[in-house]
Amino acid sequence: MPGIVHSGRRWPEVAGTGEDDSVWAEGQVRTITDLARLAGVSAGTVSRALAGNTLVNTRTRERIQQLARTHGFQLNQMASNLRRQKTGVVGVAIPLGHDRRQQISDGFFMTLLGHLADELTQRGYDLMLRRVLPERDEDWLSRFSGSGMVDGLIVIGQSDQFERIEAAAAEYLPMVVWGNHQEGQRHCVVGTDNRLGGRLAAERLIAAGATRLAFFGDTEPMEFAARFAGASDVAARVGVSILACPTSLSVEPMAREIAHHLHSNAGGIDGIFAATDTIAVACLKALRDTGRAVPGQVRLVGFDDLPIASQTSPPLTTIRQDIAAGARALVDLLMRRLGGENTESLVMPPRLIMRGTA
Amino acid sequence: MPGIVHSGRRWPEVAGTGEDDSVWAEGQVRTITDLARLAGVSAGTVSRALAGNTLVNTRTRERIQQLARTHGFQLNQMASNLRRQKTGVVGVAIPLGHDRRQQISDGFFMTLLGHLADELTQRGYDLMLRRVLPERDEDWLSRFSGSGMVDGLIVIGQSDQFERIEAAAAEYLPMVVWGNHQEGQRHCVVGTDNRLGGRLAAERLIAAGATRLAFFGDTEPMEFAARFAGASDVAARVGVSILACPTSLSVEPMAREIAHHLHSNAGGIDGIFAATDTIAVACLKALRDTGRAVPGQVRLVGFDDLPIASQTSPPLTTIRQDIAAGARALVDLLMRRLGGENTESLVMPPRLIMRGTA
DNA sequence: CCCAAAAATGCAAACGTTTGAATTTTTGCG
DNA sequence: CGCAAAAATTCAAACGTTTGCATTTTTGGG
Repeated sequence: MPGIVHSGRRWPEVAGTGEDDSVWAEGQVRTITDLARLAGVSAGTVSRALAGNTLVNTRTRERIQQLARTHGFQLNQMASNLRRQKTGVVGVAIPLGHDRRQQISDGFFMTLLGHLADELTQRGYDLMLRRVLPERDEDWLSRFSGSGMVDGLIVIGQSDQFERIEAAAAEYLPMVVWGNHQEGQRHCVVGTDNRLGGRLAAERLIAAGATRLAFFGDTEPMEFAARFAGASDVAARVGVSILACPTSLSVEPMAREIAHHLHSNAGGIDGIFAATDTIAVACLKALRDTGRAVPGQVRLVGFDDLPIASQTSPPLTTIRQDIAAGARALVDLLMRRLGGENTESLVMPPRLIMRGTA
Repeated sequence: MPGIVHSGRRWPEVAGTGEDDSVWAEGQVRTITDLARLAGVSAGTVSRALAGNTLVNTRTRERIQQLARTHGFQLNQMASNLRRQKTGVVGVAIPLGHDRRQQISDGFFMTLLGHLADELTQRGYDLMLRRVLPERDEDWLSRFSGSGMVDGLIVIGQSDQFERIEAAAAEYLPMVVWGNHQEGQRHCVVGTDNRLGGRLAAERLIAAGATRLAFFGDTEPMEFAARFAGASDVAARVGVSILACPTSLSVEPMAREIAHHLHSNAGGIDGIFAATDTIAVACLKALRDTGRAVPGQVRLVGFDDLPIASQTSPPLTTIRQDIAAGARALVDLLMRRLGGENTESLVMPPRLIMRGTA
């Protein structure tokens, strides 16, 4: 460590002649202390000046800010965070329960993530993304919330982690979850009324003339289960059948499974409710490949209303989730929770978008 | 909000005998010092024990680790990071140059991001995502790299920021960029040989019988410019025409623009090279809507080979970029740069995937 | 010109962890 | 049992900011 050097105080206008003896890059102004020495004031003053604190004299403040700019000074966030006990970072966790692969690149998650990034950025927060495999990591949630790296948490999708999330919510306030709402649950969730969505889908299929329904999708995850339940409600009421056809979200298996279902229930299906637009698109292709007309012979309704939905032919009839609004709500609620408020869950209404497939 | 409840303090094994006077939750073991007091050793020993350092006695080490587990102790990463001068976080920046909206939810970016998340997680790094609007924020790059919040940076897409990235690369080693490679550039880039890809596409279109080509896409971004250039190479060599049809990546304008181009060049196009699968899908729909047969009247080749490419009908002939390999390379190179190495760029070969549209 | 009030700045103690060096305890060997 | 070497532990100084409080400087009214 070099000894303390007493350099004559020089100000910015004057030619840069400062004696620099640090180990770091020549003349680099790295710390607030470097800057303070350069400006001939104390570190505290620099800190306040950079923060725009009016406690420091306007002239001094501007001089320091100018100095910081010309020397490309960057505040060390780690140190700042440690001292202030907040990070300006929101964690986004994506638990990959069953369907580990591909889920993250599923159109829905990605669109939601994009909107979240927007919303958070706009509010001055950074986004830390973490994919977690719950079966490998028992306490992924507390590890994330307790890491000290994030001020709050957004969890995208409950996957099969409902209980763990419930438990975490008891101790950790600043957390909001995208997913399905269950009577009396403790954690704050934002999501679509999936059951209602399922009802809308089934009603449309039936109105379009279907009498033997099928649900394509995994019925394990809560959201999907609710969609299926909604469709079943209607089927039961109206007295038509509905067949559950488990379908994974990964690209390769999905196509195989769909082909299989269609083959083994050849004549028995004239209305398909796909758990997801992604699945719906694959169904559409499979139906076309096997020569069944849509919506002539088979009616098809998707879920999500992703950009692709309008790009197929015929374009997809689907149940829309307002993803942008969802993202906004997630962030809004999280901000309020960061402020100490204990917010309520928000269940948004789905909407039937009629296009060409039903 | 319920008031603070004073519950009798209970400790797991030993009866609670420590004087705890913190403001924090009762009995909470928050800091390493708390844990040290509990274990009857010094903070230093606890730190080493948790790190699995063999300097500390095996019995002591295990006892401390056990204690940490039962009390749900979480190391404060901020403090740790500050002291160790590294964060275990890699920043991922997505500059949104021209086509601000939607770009992030474009299938390509998202798929790449998913793979990056995987690779980084596997290597024990976290991912900090930041979308930047270069025109609003002059020095988005140095702000990110100098924030002290990340150990390294991955930039997805050069957008129109080539120069700024070049400049940053001169001073900041741990940065890798996804994008196009230019002769003699300084920054380390990973990407596909877009020009070659363009050539492959044009060759296929011509082989399929097209004689009047069109390129659908924005030719401003470097990657797209190179794709167009490659196609132009071939067109010039063979002596067929190629028309540039500027098309944005955002969903709504895209459809409008495509319809417009198709309409005003009605009979003049019999082979389309789309800058992106997303654009190709939209073209396919537009062509179908206007009653032109694909590939009968118009041949179509996309770029990327996204999951949707195989889901259209007919399925899309396209130029594949190996996104997974790209992500792996990005992370590999970054890791080596984090180790001080000055790595070379990597240009990967594209591959023609023949399907049904050309 | 004096002096109290106001304004500006400096000082030093945090924030929670890591780690070299110093110190204490244990081990092993003659 | 003594004593050096090895093993285990403690001590204290960082890491770079922020901020309450103390101190200095400036201001303005008499």
